[in-house]
Amino acid sequence: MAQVDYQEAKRILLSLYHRVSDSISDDVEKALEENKENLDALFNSNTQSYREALLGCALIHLIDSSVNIRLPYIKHGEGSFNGRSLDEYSVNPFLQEQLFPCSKGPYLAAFRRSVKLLPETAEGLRDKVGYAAMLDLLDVVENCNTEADTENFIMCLLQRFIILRNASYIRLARTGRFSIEQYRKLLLDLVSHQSGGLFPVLITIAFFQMLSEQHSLDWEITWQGINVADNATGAEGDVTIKSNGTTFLAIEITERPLDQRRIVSTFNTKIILNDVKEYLFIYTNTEPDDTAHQAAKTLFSQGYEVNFANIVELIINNFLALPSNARTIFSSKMLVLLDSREVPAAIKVKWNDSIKMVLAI
DNA sequence: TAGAAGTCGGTCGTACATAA
DNA sequence: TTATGTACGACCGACTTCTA
Repeated sequence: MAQVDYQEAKRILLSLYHRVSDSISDDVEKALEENKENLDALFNSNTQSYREALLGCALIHLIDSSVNIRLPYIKHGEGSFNGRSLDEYSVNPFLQEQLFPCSKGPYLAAFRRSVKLLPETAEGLRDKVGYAAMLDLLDVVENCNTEADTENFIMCLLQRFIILRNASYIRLARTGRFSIEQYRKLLLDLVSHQSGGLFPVLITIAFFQMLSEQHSLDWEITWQGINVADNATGAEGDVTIKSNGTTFLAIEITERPLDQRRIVSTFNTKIILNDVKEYLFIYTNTEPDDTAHQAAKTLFSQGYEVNFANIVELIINNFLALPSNARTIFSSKMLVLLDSREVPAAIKVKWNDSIKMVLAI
């Protein structure tokens, strides 16, 4: 197994990044041209893991050319390396710090379970074209016989990461002075979009942040990521609101139908475990059915308040009762949340489209 | 020998693809 | 059109190895 100084590996990446940022040498231009087809497939792939893992493979080849870059788990024995550690301590921190669009680690996402970077691994991967391009580019790395060749190839990858980063920055459209009716249209359009639950969560957070600021409250509003397993984090809800360190409201935001089964499940896994007295289900589409209301009634008799609210109605009704600057605050909170690197580009594009749609009416 | 660090499999939630 | 399966992205924690 190769012994790697991960800090040094990260410094190497940074140094090559600075070199390619300053100017693109003829050799790097040549590498970009020769591998254009595979680089296009790799950097157009929805699976970020391929390009990130490839960068790690090229880096380890530069550090120790005796390493078999197809064996990124030390369990594979002679010649293998720890791809995941190299990624977690060198490659991924570098990509994050330089604001490149990237995952949190390819070896816990697309690649796992002692993967070998061989053609047979393609079975089971979604983007086979992207993976095939990665394999072709691994051939190129293996055929880099000098340090300079490998460095040029890494700089060629970094140049494509720079292009990717430039393309990923999306300037967000401002709402300007929207009427309540325009906000209704905007919200309806956003929550009807398939965002994996992200829009409803962001809208809810912005709404409660607006209430807190509007009324000068000491609310501490926390939330968790969309794809975070609730049980794992022990979170009380998707959004939690505390005052003086005590949770007074936990919110579950859902696009799925609400029925008794869902209420009981949430009660058992979140409400009772955290002793949350007030729980709010915010839904986007389907009204909670009768069994859900019956379950809430039963829980009320046991001392737990469980309520339901349609996300658009909740916000619009509050706008009606608040001064117009509340809408401005809500809008600015939305823009801050959307501008986060965690928010996918597709969501930002949808926001801009929705703003355009409302303005066009 | 105990605590720290390294390694990697388990599991959850969502989006998307495919079959019925 | 609906149901089911799969891939991906995320975090947790068990187990192993290292080190003082």
